[in-house]
Amino acid sequence: MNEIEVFRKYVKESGLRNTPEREVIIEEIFLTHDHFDVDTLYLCLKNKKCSISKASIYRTIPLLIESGLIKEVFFEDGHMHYEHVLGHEHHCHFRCLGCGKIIEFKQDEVLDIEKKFSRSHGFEVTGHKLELFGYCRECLKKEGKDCKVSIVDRVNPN
Amino acid sequence: MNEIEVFRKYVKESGLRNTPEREVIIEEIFLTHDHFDVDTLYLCLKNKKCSISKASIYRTIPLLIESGLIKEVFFEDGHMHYEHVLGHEHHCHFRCLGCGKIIEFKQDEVLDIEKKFSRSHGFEVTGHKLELFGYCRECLKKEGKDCKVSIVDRVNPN
DNA sequence: ATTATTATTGAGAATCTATTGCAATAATAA
DNA sequence: TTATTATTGCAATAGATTCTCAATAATAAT
Ligand SMILES: [Mn+2]
Ligand SMILES: [Mn+2]
Ligand SMILES: [Zn+2]
Ligand SMILES: [Zn+2]
Repeated sequence: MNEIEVFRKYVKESGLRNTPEREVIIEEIFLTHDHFDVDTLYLCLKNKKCSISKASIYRTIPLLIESGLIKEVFFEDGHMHYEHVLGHEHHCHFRCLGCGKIIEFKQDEVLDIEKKFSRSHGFEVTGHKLELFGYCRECLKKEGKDCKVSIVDRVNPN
Repeated sequence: MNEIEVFRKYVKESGLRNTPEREVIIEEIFLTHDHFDVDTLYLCLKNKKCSISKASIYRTIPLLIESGLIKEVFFEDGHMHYEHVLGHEHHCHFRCLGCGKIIEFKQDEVLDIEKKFSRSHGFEVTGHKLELFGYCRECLKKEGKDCKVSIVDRVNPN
């Protein structure tokens, strides 16, 4: 079952309604595996001439979260970002301080840290969030210069 | 040299001016070792009858960051939180999803992760932010009940 | 197919918070 | 004391998100 089918099922089972607007939104979101934010998504659809109101986007996102399709990611730039969950294993992020680029990577050692902390404190650790930051290869070359290319993120980080 | 002296020095050397407002702000911030946010700090001073405008608080924080006294920590509840840097080693955080309590812990294994990622990508990693979350012992006992006690954080997490 | 029910939409208003403009004030230097 | 100008507090602004509400449209019932 792909994302769109999962969503349709969720909508149906929640007594909600499938609408063309919602279809357009999720089709766009799951077209790529990129992170996204509301504004970028909104402008993206606007450019494609299938404009959807921001209100509808804002109202669809909680549904996508509740149906387990996306989750919030925090990039500390003043607004919320989201990423895909279905078919995407948990991962960590590296953020380039030069160009804002986000790189995903997997790292099982964090689980050891979780266990260690859990044992030593008697707490239940249900998850973690790890973000590395520094400078990507391109930015190291340019030594401080701005680069605008974004690898997993179509959001322009300003 | 304590925090206040460091700050006075920084202000002087930057061609800025020491003011009673700034003194009040940093005195309050460094009175405890707690994390803090603007609103809590503002209300705290208001209660103590030494009210400072939020604008001044917002304008003082960058100075404190630039002088190496505090740094930004969380963003997850829509606004920024800060913690002390001077005299505080780098550490990670555990956040209790039940009561919002923040526990600090040190963990050198993260440095290995940094190195590993740095080598495999050819990037320069300058830092990391690791946050574990789950349930503290008290919340595990109470099984879902709310507890309001906060250990290192005077911020009420809502 | 028609009708009834009611969830959804879009536009804009409202809200909430971080930031900024500005005139008055006050810290520092001359 | 006076001049200079950084700082302050208030209010205005900006940006993200939520809400209001009348019009619309998806679904179920007939
Ligand atoms: Mn990601
Ligand atoms: Mn801390
Ligand atoms: Zn870069
Ligand atoms: Zn707890």
